[in-house]
Amino acid sequence: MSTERGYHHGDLRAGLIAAAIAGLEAGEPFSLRGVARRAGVSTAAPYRHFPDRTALESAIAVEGFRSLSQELAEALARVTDSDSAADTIASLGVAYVTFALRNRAVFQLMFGNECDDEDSERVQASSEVRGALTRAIARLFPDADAGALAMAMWSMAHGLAVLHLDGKFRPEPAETVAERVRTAVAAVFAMNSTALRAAERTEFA
Amino acid sequence: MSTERGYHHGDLRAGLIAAAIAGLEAGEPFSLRGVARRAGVSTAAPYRHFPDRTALESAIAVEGFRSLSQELAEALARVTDSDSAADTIASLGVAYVTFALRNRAVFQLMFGNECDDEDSERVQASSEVRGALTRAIARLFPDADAGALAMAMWSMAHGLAVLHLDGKFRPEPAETVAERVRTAVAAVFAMNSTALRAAERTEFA
DNA sequence: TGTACATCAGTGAACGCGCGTTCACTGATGTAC
DNA sequence: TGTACATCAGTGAACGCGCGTTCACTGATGTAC
Repeated sequence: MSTERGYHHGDLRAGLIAAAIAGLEAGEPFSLRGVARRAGVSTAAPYRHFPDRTALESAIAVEGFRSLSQELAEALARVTDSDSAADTIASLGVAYVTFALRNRAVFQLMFGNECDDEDSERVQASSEVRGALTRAIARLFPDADAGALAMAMWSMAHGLAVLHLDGKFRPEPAETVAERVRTAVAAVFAMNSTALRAAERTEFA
Repeated sequence: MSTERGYHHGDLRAGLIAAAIAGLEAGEPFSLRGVARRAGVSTAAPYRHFPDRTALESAIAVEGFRSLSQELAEALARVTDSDSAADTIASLGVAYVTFALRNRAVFQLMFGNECDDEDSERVQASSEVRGALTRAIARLFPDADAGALAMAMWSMAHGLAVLHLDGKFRPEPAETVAERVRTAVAAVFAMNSTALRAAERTEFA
């Protein structure tokens, strides 16, 4: 974190994480060699700071979860007393999806990966997001099953994010996507009032 | 689709797709060479049937979308007149998530991949799923914004599926997961009645 | 019915690639005296 | 203040790997006569 150019890098660990994120955002496939290249350092240098490829990956994921938590917290802080529960949920959803779209590759790395059971740091960072969400929901809907509702809302936001990332929802001018998220939340809140008994059935496909 | 053992395979195209799916379900990383190996055929043979690796990938995805459509249709066909709209949505959700868990790798391949814009067959197969879902929703909620509600429900089901696949929701004895999906849907349907004005704010993280 | 031949599905060896990881090394740094 | 030395962050060359793809080929098939 001090001297930059020289035989010793200063803070190569952080430099590698930054380089990795930059590379990912530039659409390059993730590889230790690529990261080292981008950080301007030899192929073997990263091994001074990470035991192997997955360790670097995890470090990036942890960083990602921290940013995500923070952006959700900021969204929640922007909520005012005049906002309804639906507004609050929508704000959280927009923040979540926006984060995913602005940090595509990191987001994909945070989630899309096999279960490394007890990665501690990483697993914990991810369940902090969930915990915070559940707490927020519990305050908004004190009489509801907060756990179940949080799961539902997290899933919805996550699904919106992932389906956008995978191009299942058309191109994405950021503000349009945000509007789309708000519309989806509104539709869910309006759902009960429009429900029907299943009188006629739908043939599928 | 006829003679099996010999210099000529009979229907290698289908054989390759089957081998690829089997390999994926066995947790092997997807590769043309691996697929050829599993199909008991030389490394170059697949090129008689697919111009390149991505073409095989797409063929598998298309198959996947067909199965998914079909399973959703079957779930819908099982709905009876006494089922509420919530029951119907829950059934569809369970079918969706169950499919994802029973076909992990194929599901991941169907979705997790960059936008190959106009893959025609593939893009079409995926939007058929969406279309069918929207039609079903439109019948259940004739007064709602069917497009928005379908997007919301698809996202929720997809999010539940993906978060389970990525281990964000604990291990998964199939029936427990199904129950979890039903609980999530129920929570959403109960949501309005428990909503609060955001009197006090939540601090996050 | 029998034979010649065109077709084209499958072979197997080879190409060049980027990857993760290891190794013996070098040289900058900071501390003990 | 000046020097000797231990430490350890970074080097660069090399390993073995599996991959996607191409190539000239071989041999089974089915059709024309």
